[in-house]
Amino acid sequence: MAQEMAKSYDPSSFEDRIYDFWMKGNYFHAEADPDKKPYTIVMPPPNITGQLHIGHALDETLQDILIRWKRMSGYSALWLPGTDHASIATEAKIVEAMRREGISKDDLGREKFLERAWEWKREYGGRITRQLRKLGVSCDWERERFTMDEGCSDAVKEVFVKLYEDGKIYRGNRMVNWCPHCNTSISDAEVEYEEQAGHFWHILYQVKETGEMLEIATTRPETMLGDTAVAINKDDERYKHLHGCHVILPLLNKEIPIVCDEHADMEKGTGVVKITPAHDPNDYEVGQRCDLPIVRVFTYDGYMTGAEDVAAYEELKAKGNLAENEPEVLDCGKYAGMDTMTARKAIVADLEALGQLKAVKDHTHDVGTCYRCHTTIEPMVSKQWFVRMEPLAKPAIKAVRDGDTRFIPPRFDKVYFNWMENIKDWCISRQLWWGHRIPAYYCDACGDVTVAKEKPEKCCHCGCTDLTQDEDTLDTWFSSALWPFSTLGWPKDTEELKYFYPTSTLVTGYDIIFFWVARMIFSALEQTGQVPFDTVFIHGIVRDEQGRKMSKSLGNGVDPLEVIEKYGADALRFLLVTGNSPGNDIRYSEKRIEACSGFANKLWNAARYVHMNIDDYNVKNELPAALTTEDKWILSTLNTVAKEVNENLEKFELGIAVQKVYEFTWDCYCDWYIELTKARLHSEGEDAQNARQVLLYVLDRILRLLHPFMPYITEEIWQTIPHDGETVMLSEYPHWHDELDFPEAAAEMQRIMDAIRAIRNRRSEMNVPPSRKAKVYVATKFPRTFEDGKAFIIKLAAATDVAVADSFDIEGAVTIVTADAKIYIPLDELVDKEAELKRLNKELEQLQKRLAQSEGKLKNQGFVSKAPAAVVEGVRNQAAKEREQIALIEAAIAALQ
RNA sequence: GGGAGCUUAGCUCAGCUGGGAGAGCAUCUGCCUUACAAGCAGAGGGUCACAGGUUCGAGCCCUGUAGUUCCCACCA
Repeated sequence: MAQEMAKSYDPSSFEDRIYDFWMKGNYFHAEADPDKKPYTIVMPPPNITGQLHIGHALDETLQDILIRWKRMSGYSALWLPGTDHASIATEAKIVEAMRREGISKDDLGREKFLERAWEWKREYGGRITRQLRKLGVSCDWERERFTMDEGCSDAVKEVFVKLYEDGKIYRGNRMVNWCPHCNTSISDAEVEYEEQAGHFWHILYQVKETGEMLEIATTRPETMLGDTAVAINKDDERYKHLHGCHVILPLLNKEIPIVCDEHADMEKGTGVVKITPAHDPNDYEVGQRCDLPIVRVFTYDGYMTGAEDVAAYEELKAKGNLAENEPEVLDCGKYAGMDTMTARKAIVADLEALGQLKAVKDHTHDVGTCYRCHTTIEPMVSKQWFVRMEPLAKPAIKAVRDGDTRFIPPRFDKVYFNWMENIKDWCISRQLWWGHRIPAYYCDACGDVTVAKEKPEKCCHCGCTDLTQDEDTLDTWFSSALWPFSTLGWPKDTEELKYFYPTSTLVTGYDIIFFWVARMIFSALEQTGQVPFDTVFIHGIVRDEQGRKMSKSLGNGVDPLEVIEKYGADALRFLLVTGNSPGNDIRYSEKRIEACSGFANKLWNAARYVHMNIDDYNVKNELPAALTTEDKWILSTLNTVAKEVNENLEKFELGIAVQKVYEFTWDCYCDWYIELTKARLHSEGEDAQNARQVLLYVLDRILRLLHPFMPYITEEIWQTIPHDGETVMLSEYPHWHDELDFPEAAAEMQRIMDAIRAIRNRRSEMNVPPSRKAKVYVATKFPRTFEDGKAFIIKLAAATDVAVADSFDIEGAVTIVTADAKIYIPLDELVDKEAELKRLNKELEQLQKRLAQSEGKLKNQGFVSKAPAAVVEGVRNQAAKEREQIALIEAAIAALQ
């Protein structure tokens, strides 16, 4: 059982071994246990393409702390891990690898491509979870899931079909964000805006009826070929005469109408706006309102359309397969086949040659880019599947408003409401192969769609048996939105679902509220009728030493695996929670991680010290019958700390909780209790044995308290000390015990400690080395306390002996006044009378100041009558103490003069 | 344009429901005291961004100002 502890703290020598030990013991596994309360966290599934970065480390550490704490507190604590297929990211990776081999998706075909993707997943999909283990995460690996595994895929199909049958999913031509690089539509949430330097090109459009020139500014001249109108505001006096007129579209010499629309803002520019319904979201709206044709001039991979594209459109038209809002296609003639940037230059040059380019002005603006590849987004009208958001958003807003799910910290509910209340329909189809293929089947004969979980025998409209499945896959977030219940077996009514759902806490970063949290909430409410989790615990992001976001391009990323290698996972975990409050960003710094590892080292050495004292004495890990004052003090303090730590954890104040354990361990246990007991330990008999027991008992409780935060070192040490049970992670988490509450003893000890501190302080000020010891006289109203504490004063305050009495009449001594004692140290030759007088006067002055403050309060009628009685009483006591101390110091001054 | 956060010691940050400002690091002093020099014992250092207000009492609550960061929306 008890094994030797290595001479120094070397996390790399035991962390992996401990993790294996936990895995072998199956301690992470949770079952539906009717005798326990459930506590559930589903892990935000990292992408299978991912590499562990510091952000994961933070997210996982917070979850592991909560789950370990709850597990030790008697819950059946399930932490369910898994990974996300990450459609765009993964597909991009595979396509890129194929490109290096000189093959394209089309060369391979869908089936072969998917084989390759699964192969890739088998090879690399486990990398991130292997890396996670290094952090010490105690998740139930037996229940690990993948968003594209059978169960999750079934849930996806179930939800899609249900929403479709409910009319909450529809398909149609709408304006979507198109990424020409990924070659797929993406949702609004997936667009990131970046500021870019651009230009305003002022183009002249001639009015057909009057011949006058209208000046129109645009940031995207290449879209002008797709203009189907220009808009003015109906109230704009400048253009009232043009109502019902037309302009001639330059270059194409095509006649398009002048329309009136609210979108045209009189205050902006010339008040005239070109309308390109196919390639601008606002213009699309105008087009819908004014019934304008939609003319597409870009291909989906980012080139100007040409004769082929028109032919394809004509073919569709001939078949009668044109859907509502299907954009017409323009043959861009000389510009056909150019990429949009080349076309822009050519068009601008041609306009200039025509004399219809009036001006070019610099202009910076925000441009939408793809959140994956950062290619500029092309707004396009295209046929996609959408989730109708309004009916889903309403209950999701209500659930948070009613507190069924709460955000920690609460300010994030505003972010959530703001998004939910302004939400637009969610484009869920992606022109990708890696992902959940949309369970919609088109009839080859009638063209109608049948939506079903499995491929239907025949078309539900005409009965034809030739059906083709939709080529598109679903947005990755469609499946992750179901994660809290799909992973527990939904749509089957499993035991796990009944017991562990709704889950308890969701831990994630604020950057992912829209993508994921919001969608989980409305999906869960829609499908399960319950919120998916009780609490959303939001954290910030980890920044570098200068407060910058860590990024590949800056090269300022910190690799958590390297940090673990160097300092240990415990130090990293400790760093990530210490001194941080919910929702705030964290700065990583080398200095701080060193301090964290220093704490681990401190604990390690304290444990070694305990071993030195217990190993040969057959010490039981339980409290002795007889306790001394210092024992009671440390136990009482421990008890309070345990209580507060639980309260803090309950409120998700992890940083405060760990701070308290830190202070208790270092300041109370190591710096005081160990020192206080040293003398006893050198004595013989029962007293020494009792001290050993308390020393061991408190160490054991420290290990438990600290375990959720620093699981490895606490387990490693715990295994070497006498203990019950197999692992510290299944021991009981310390909490408040009435029988460990010793307020009087704690107060007594405090008096002694105050005296010791005051003596040390004085000696230090006077530069008296510890080697120079002196007798100490303590005049006090608590003689028994100080009699009992003599040994401590001798040992810890460099005293040769201690005399205790009501009062002493001593001249030429250093005088120290504490709240409960007046202490004399005759250091004759060291006492500089003048210096001592100066010091005493300074102290007197400070005390008088404080007393004046206290008395001021007590004289204040408002305070006395309105402040709580306890507060007033506190001030009264304070004032009395201050008066006493002043009297003592005045006496000391008088004695010196 | 809308919203949110931040501003506390030289640096990085805590500060729970309002009741005498804290930590780590850094600086300075003294110590190898039988776990730990990655240590021990001490010290110095703060108009809690600024201005008002509420209150017996404000770092904390309210209003405004400035600086800073972020999110959302818009941008012809």
